[in-house]
Amino acid sequence: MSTPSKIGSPKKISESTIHRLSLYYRALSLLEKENYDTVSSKQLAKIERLTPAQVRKDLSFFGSFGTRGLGYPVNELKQKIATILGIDRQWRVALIGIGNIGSALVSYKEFARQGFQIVKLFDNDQRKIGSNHKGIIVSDIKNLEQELSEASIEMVVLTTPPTVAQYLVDDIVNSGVKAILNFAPINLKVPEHIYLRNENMAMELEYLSFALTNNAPPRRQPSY
Amino acid sequence: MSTPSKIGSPKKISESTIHRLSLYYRALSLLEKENYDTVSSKQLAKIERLTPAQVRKDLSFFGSFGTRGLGYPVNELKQKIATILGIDRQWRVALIGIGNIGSALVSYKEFARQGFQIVKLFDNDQRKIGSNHKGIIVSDIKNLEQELSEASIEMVVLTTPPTVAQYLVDDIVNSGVKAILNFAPINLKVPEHIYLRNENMAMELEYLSFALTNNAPPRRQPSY
DNA sequence: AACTTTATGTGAAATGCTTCACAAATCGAG
DNA sequence: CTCGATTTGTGAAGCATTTCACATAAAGTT
Ligand SMILES: NC(=O)c1ccc[n+]([C@@H]2O[C@H](COP(=O)([O-])OP(=O)(O)OC[C@H]3O[C@@H](n4cnc5c(N)ncnc54)[C@H](O)[C@@H]3O)[C@@H](O)[C@H]2O)c1
Ligand SMILES: NC(=O)c1ccc[n+]([C@@H]2O[C@H](COP(=O)([O-])OP(=O)(O)OC[C@H]3O[C@@H](n4cnc5c(N)ncnc54)[C@H](O)[C@@H]3O)[C@@H](O)[C@H]2O)c1
Repeated sequence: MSTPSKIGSPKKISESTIHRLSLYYRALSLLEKENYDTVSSKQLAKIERLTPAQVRKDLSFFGSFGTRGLGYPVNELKQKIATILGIDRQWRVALIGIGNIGSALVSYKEFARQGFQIVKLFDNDQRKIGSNHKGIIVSDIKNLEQELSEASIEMVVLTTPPTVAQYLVDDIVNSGVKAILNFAPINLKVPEHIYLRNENMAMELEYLSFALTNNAPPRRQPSY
Repeated sequence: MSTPSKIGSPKKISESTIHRLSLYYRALSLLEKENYDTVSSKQLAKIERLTPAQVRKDLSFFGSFGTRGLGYPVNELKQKIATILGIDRQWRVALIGIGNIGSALVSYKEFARQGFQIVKLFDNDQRKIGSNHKGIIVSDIKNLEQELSEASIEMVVLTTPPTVAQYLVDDIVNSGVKAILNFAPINLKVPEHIYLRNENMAMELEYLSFALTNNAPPRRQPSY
């Protein structure tokens, strides 16, 4: 029992646990749409192909949200997880590099719905600067630092070619941005206090290639 | 010493190790371009922000590729890793759902360069069927199973809306495809012998949101 | 109110992964 | 050819994460 102090207290929570919270959130959104009131760790585990013990343990790091004999209240748990993940608010996001991937991300409405609001676009291509994507005008990369700062951008999504990505990091960091999601296949060097995540699609294809090539053992769910 | 039997023997290799092989491959490609002949585990580790011990341990699962006192031969190690990952050959890939993300992936030349050859496109939108993307004509989803099978497709990239993704799995599986990379935010149910990986961009944004919200502890490199 | 059923929350055990630390091997200098 | 410097390859130790298993609690039933 004994409720851990506060939601989001700075305990040592593993990356996998956070990723699974995203999965629980997604599953709960689904259950909510289907008008479920409560859900057991067993059901929740089944939807995302995990184990009930895993679900309970993950949630227990943040508090005690269920009712013994009954399960978890769908709507309430969803809200609690939103609070833990910090997606119960809007984040101001800028996108840098409005090419193939960048354009796809701007058009994706689900991000805004989950609290990630793309409010600034940047490129260095004269043909793109000034153009309108979903109501946002593409800014010149020359003014990156100042415009990020003026727009109070908190997160940046980087979808430029890898060759220029590192070069842009200084301006991004100086502007006060604290988190970067990087799509360029390169290991960016950023100061200690900046959160960086990489999205590497080639890596997943290569994993499949490895599995097929080596008859990788009885498939388990990806480890999150 | 004692060289482990064969490259790609069915040992118990962790997911993280495979992901790191992708990173080593990328680093070695870079070093090769810069005309390095050999590289130490220390240098390699530095490029991808890992530890030398980790690099050596990972490689040791597959054989013994280095020279004590010297390091690893760049070109040779790169080739060995390509063989381990199965990217020393061409994979025949089909892409299903030629929307925002799908179009971006078709245009991406690096995939082909790494052995992933997109040779078939599918959609159910009459305006898209028959249209030409980078030299490939979009096929009607109605003929999915047959065309996948006739084209000897080995992997499928799924970029349709989540609502239809599960519905397409049967045809994909029946066609003989053995691996699926899924971009739809849904947990697909596939038979035991099919390899499935999910690409979930929202998850990474949510991780950043969590980190910012909770002042997550001294950032470590994502765990692979 | 007692009894049965169900399902949470959590220490402890089991498993898995990373780091340590050092013997073994190679290189280059003298 | 020997010695000192370097760096691999790898058991074993150290951590981290997952799973187990059960006491605990709530709800429904008789
Ligand atoms: N397209 C894909 O499917 C795919 C897949 C995996 C990884 N990636 C990676 O994602 C990134 C983007 O890929 P893409 O296909 O969208 O490329 P792209 O060339 O279509 O887009 C890159 C954009 O960045 C802009 N740009 C270039 N230099 C810039 C600078 N200094 N400042 C601001 N903007 C600049 C370009 O004008 C262009 O609009 C690349 O790093 C690529 O390796 C792409
Ligand atoms: N766009 C993004 O940035 C983004 C980000 C994260 C996740 N996703 C996910 O990726 C997937 C694709 O996103 P998108 O933005 O490209 O969507 P989109 O609507 O632009 O593209 C979907 C494509 O699938 C096609 N399609 C629909 N039903 C089909 C069917 N039965 N058979 C074949 N094709 C069919 C549509 O005609 C369309 O071309 C979605 O599941 C989305 O949730 C997208």
